[in-house]
This record gives sequence, C-alpha cells and structure tokens, in this order.
Amino acid sequence: MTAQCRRPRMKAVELEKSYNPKDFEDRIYDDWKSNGCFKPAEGEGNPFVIVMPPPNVTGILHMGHALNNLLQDTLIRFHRMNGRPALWVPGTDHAGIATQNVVERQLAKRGVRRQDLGREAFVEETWKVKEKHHTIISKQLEKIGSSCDWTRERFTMDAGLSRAVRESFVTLYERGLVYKGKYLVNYCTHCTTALADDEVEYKPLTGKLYQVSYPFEDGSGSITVATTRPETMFGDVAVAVNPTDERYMHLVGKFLILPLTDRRIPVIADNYVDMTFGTGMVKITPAHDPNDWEIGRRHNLESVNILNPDGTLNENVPPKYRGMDVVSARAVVVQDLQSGSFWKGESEHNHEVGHCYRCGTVIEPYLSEQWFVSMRSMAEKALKAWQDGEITFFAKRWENTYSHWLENIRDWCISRQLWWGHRIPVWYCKDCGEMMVLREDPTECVKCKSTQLVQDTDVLDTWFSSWLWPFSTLGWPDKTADMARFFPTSTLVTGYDIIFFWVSRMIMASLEFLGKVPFHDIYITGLVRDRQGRKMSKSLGNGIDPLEVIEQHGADAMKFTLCYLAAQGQDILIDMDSFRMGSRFANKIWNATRFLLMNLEGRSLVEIKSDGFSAIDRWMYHQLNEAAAKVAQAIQGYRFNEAAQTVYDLFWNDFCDWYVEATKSTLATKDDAEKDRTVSVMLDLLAELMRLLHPFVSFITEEIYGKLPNTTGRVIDAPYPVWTEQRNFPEQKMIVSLMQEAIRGIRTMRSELQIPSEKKLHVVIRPDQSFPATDFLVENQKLVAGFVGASSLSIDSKAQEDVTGAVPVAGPGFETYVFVREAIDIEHEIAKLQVDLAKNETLLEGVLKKLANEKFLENAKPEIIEKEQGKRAEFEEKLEKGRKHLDLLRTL
RNA sequence: GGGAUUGUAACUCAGCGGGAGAGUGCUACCUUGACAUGGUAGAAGUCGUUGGUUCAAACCCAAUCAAUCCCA
Repeated sequence: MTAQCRRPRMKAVELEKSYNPKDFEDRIYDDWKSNGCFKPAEGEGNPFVIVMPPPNVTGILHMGHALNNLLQDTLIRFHRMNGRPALWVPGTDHAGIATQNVVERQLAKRGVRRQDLGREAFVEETWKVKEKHHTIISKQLEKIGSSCDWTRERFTMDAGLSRAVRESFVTLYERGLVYKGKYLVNYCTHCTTALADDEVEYKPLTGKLYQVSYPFEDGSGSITVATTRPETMFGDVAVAVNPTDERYMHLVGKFLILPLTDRRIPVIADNYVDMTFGTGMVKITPAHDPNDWEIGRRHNLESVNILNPDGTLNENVPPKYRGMDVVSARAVVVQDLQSGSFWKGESEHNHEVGHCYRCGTVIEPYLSEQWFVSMRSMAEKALKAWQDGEITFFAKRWENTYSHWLENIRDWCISRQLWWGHRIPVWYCKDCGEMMVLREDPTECVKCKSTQLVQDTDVLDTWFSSWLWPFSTLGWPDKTADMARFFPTSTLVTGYDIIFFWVSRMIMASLEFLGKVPFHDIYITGLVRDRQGRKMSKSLGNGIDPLEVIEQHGADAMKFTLCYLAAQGQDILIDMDSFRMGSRFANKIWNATRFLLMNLEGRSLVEIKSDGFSAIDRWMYHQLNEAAAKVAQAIQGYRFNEAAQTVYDLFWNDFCDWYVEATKSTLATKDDAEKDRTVSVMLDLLAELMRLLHPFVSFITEEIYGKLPNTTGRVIDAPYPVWTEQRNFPEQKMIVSLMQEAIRGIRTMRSELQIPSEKKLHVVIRPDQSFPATDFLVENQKLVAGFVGASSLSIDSKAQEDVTGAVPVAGPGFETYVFVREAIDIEHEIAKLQVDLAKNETLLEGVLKKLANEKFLENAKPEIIEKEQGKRAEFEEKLEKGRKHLDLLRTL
C-alpha cells in the first residue's frame, strides 16, 4: 500500500485564459504590506540594508526612479529569501528650491507672491502641498512593487531628521568645520538664492566679445579691453596685463578712467591674464567673476558689488542704470559706450556659461555672506576609506569620478536664501551682537541675557540633510536599536549624476560623525534614455511614464525588462515596445503554469524521491541548480542583466521548451501512478522556479505560488534556491544535451525538406559503440519520437537496419537517418554536405596546425590543449561521417 | 584644456585572451488540448580603422576616426 492511495485527489486549478497583471498586482501588494512582509526578520543573521535614495516629495516618479527602485527591490527580495534580515528604508526629500518653486508657481496662478503671504504662512502652505504630493509618490512606489518597510518611512524635514541636521551643523561648527564668510558664490537671481558649485550646470552659449576703450587718466590716449559682459564694468577695480607681456609692461601702475563714470582704476600685472585672448588686457571685476575675485585678493583690491539680490543693478552704478536687470543694462551700456566713442567693436564668442540646475537661469557670481563647510579634512577621510577598500563602486570606473572630485574639492556653500528647508540654527543678539550656534532654540542671549534674539534667515542646502540619510533615517543622533542593528548599511543604488551631490557627501558625513562608511557597495545605475539615446525630459516630451508602462504591460513586465537591460555601467535605451519583452515572459510563465494546473484534475500528490526521478527530471533539477548558482553569483556582483537572462533561459528554453514538452507524452498515457509522479515532480519544480524568479517578476510568482497545491505561505519569504550537490547531475546533463542535438538535427532536416508536421516520419538513430546516451534513447524512444514527429523511431545500436534511401545526418557519437525519400532533392543534399565537409576541413586544418605548433604546446594551458584535441576528434568524426553520407547519397 | 565611456547581426545590447551570442525585427512552415504575447527551422556580423604584444586577440597595448558624458 503506497502513500498515494491515501492522498486526496486534486482538482484542476483554473487560471484565467490570458495573463492579466491588473487582476492581481494591487491585491498582492496590499497582502504583502498588510501582513508585514516588508519588515526585516527578527533574530540573528547578518542584515542586508538599503536606504532608498529619497525622491523629491513634490516630484513625479520617472523611469529613472523606477529603474533605481526595482533594482533595489530585486536585491532586497533576493537577500530576504536567502535568510538575511532585509531592511529597505523608504523616504522622501524636501527638495528646497524645487519645492519652493512648485509652491510659488501654484501661488502665482492665484496672483499671489510668497512675500504677500509672509514666511510663516508660506511654509505652512508648502507643508500642505508636501502632504498632498507625498501620497502620490508613495502610491507610485507601491505600484512598481517596492518591498520597502513603510513603517520606517522618513522625510528629510520630519522631527527626527531635523534634529539630526541641527546636531551635525552644530558639531561641525564646534569642530571648526562650519564657518560664515563673505565670498563670491553662485547666485540664481530667479530662485534668489546661493547655490553650491556643483549645482551649476555649464552650457555653451554664443555671446559677444566687446572691445571697449578705457582712457588714461592723464589724457595720454587709451587702451582696449575685451569683455563678454560690459555691464559689469561698473564693478571694475583694475585692468590687468600679463607681467611678461612686453607690449604693455610700461603701462603697469598707470591709472585709467572707467568709461561712463568718473572712477579711476589702476593697470596691474598678473600671471592669470592670457596674452592671446582679446587684446591681452582684462578688466578686473572681483565681485562678479571668480577668477577676478582671486586676482583681487592677490592685489588687495576692493570688491564693488553692482547687483541687488534680484539681479538688478544697485546703487554702486550710475543712477541711470540702477534697477535695470543685467540683460537690459547690457544693451544700454553698449549703446552709451558707442555714443561716447568708447566703442571699438564686437565679435562672436562661444563660451561656457553657468546655469541654475533647478530653473535654468544664468548664474551670477555674487558677493555675499554665506555659510560654508570646510571640506578638505573630510574629503581626505573619504578618499582614504576608498583606498582602504571599504567602499566599492559597481561599475568600478565610477571610482575615478569619486576620487577625482574629492581630490579637487572646494568648500561647500550650504546656506540658501529660501524659506522652505531647515532653518540655520544660528541666533544673533540684537543688543550685544553675540552669535549663538545651538542645538536647542535659545530664549535669551548667552552673553547679555537679552531676549532680543533673531534667528539667521537662511535655510540649509537640501543636501545638508540628505547627506545624513543612511543614519538619520535609523534614528541618529540617538543610539537606537535600529542604528545598532542596521548601520552601516549594505548597498546604495543610485544614478551617477549625484555621485558628487550625494554619494561622496554621505560617505564624508558618515566618517565624520560615526567614524564608519555608511555602506560598502555602491551600484551606479545607467540613465534611462529613449531609442535615439536622448535623455528623457519634459521639454523633449520623450519621457515614458512608469505608471503608463504598468498600465499597458504590468509591473512585472517593467521590472523584468529593465533588469534584463541593466548592464553594469551602461545606459538603457528603450521605448514603450521594449517592455513587450518582459510582458511576453510573464505571459509564458502564466501559461506554462496554466498547463500544469489544468492537468491536476484527479491526480494525487505523491512524495518526491530523487531515486525515483527520471533522467529528464534529473536534467531539469540540474539545470535549475546551475541557474541558482549563476543567479547568486550575478546578484552578488550586481550583474542584474546576467541574473535576469539566466532565469529567462531556464524557464523558457529548458523548462517550457523541453521539460514541459517531455511531460506531455507521459500525461497522455493511462498510467495513473506515473502521471501522479510526473505532476508531483512538475509541481515541485514549478514552486522552485517561482522562488528563483521571484526577485525578478515578483507579482506573478506570488500569485502562482499561492495557487500551487504543494506550497504554503508566500513566496516573498520562502527560501531561495541554492546550489546543492544533491541536484548535481552532470551525466544527465550531458545525455539530454546529446538527445537535444539528435532531435535538432532531425528537425532541421524536416524543416529544410519542408516536410509538413502532419506527415509522420520513420527515423533511425544509430549510436556509435561508445555513445553514452544509448540506453537513455532506448528508454525514451517515445519521447524522442514525439519531439521530432516520428511515426516510428528505432535506436539501431547494432547498426543492423537498412538505411538505404534515408537522408543521413551526422552527430557527435551517432548518426540519424530520416526516411523521406520522396521529398529529397539529392543534388541539393549533396551540395550541402560538400559545403559542410569543406567547412570541417578548414576547421580541422586549423586545429592540426595548432597541435603541431611546439610553442602552442609549450605555452597553452593543459585544458586548452585538451580542448583542441577534443576538437580534432570531433572534426575528424564529422568528416568521416560526412564522406560516408556523401557516398550513401550518391548511390540513390 | 583635463578625464571617463562607447563603437559587435537591421535595431537594442551581452561577451572582454583560446571554435562569434541574446532579445526584437526579418524569412519559411505550423490555428498540435498551456501560450499566435505561441511553436519549429533559417538567413543575417572584415566584432570602428591601422599598427603592436602573444603560440593564440572582438577581448591586452598604442595610434586614429566617430559618438556621448563629466570636470575646468
């Protein structure tokens, strides 16, 4: 009495005829979320931790975010299933300038300026906008299937993170690494705020180079300077020449009168001046040009600032020009220079001009008082951590970008003249002028006890809060349980555009405040581009909305497609049709499952014993085993494309094309015990496949896993398949490969001779004496016959059958004979065989030449030599058989 | 000006020292009881160009052409 008699018979499980992801994706996500599946497992174990790069809270998720997050999701799911407590911390960023711009634009529609509201009301309004947008962005993250722990979600301006920001600011101040000073900064007159150096984007512009004549004070003629920005002449404090320039040396020390004004300025000498540019004489405007600023410092020149914060000219210019913006002032100045005969001409000039990375406005170098972080010492630590191998970039080449930036680091301007953001924790006493940098809001002056205190009006750069993200999200500066357990984190996944802004700064902050790197691996994703290779952008209108992809193809299709295309260090070029790839794959998974489930009717689950496996079962487990090893390796090395390709090939080429096809002949029989066994093994394989596939196609695998009668629980927390010796069947692998080769040979013949599939053939497979798969072929005759559409098939191991009139096909260790006499064009077959023979002759020649080469035998690795010897045998066999077959054909 | 990356089948890209690969597209046949979002078979490549290193180069090195990106 076997166990199967007592087991209940199963019902067929109905799966919808076609794959329709909308039917289950949302439901599955809710199920995961409401059952705490995204929380890290309790207990021991080396945690795997990712902090999500926080998207801008008022932004919309674009394809780049989708890519970024689904790769993180793949990693998290893989490690979670491998038994590591996996934590993925989600969150959003307050995005100072961007958000403030969004709210200001909304207000502008009502005809309201932020100044009309006042600071407090404006910030309140911004919080409301933030709340509204926050639901949009989190919903989008859910749609794409992100298995992040929402119970730990953070926002860069929530209470905890605000405290972290203060703590870090004050600590740096105490360490002398934060300072305030009047320097030339990049200023956006549209956003009315200073920007950091790396927030400026340089774009080539065609401008004009103007030649202006500056007369000498003593009336002894004039000199000509070249400038691209004549309106800044009101800020000129000198004209410089190169000290080695013999044309002008005699002029150094003389004074000039600045045109349109009555100011006198000196001629000075400085190495910076390029003798070949323009006339070789340069006007020096320290308050409005970074190079001039340096020259001004070297020569102790004063700086004359001619701009108001809004970009209009201020009281330091002649009254006529005050209040004009830069562009209109330039036109008027040019006109006035012309009529005042200071004009010497103009020419076209191409140069790189800085623009605001948020609004695109031309950046003005602007002299103002700002807060800075001194970066040198932190950069050195960050460089050392990299040199010591504590962090690794994938792909490696980004390490150059990282180190190069750190080696050339400049101090970081962190104050922003905005209202939305972390207010700088600095207070000034109105009475005694004392400056206080404090963790807590003060109530009175620490020096004079006055209560007349004002807080610095500026806010901090948004990156000043996001650089703390890997630990502020875990509770720092408190010593929380999460900090102890999950910090440092494991991996960061982000785009290369923010290696400077964010990645390197997080490393610096983490080393500075915690003495550890914040993560060990940094995976840099490619950029998602359109088919023409252009960046996706609003202005081009070439963007693809991830939600639209999900609508058309499903979240799994999007995830799988992008994984499949995510080659390390490579941008991804796609259009909407690209996602059909993933969608077809998901459809295939669906239908293969459907086939199996409809065959469950009346079957019983039996215990699976590996000694009861058929050869083809062993082969399939072997393939699965190999794939598991390959996927693990690929994921460890962040080669997502390789991992995705591995599971694709396994499921489609091995499981569907061969294994499922092979079961069909069994399922068509009346042998119930064998059918129960087949179905049970197939269910086992399918469950394993769902686990293996889950990180790459998460929803469909969960949906199917839940329907399988041999599974309990969810696939999201099922164990991941790992390579095991028990499933290593290299022998079966080899034997099945030989069978496949025989089958392909016959199919090719059939197809080339255009024999319709309904026409059944007689086929003879004649193995050589030492052919290892003979027994297998004998046992699986029916199977092979089914694969090639043969009405009769014989395994002619004694070479007894008469094969006269059959078309011969050579294989490694065997020959096949297909009886299709009436269909053959003998001349054509002979010609084909001759081409084949010629090819093999050249191949053999090459191999023989190698094997005769002493240097090759000396230098090549033994396994290579062995391989060449194997090739020689193979080509010789093919030639021998080919010649025999040629004779055979000629007798027909 | 400095640096990085990329040039492989019609398209998008893997491979990166030892017999040229995938997906899409294309061609032929197939409405076989999972799937036409499918099946079977096939055609298609001087691996940008020129040198060099090596027994052996798509792969390493140098130069060169083309494209992209970052920094100044």
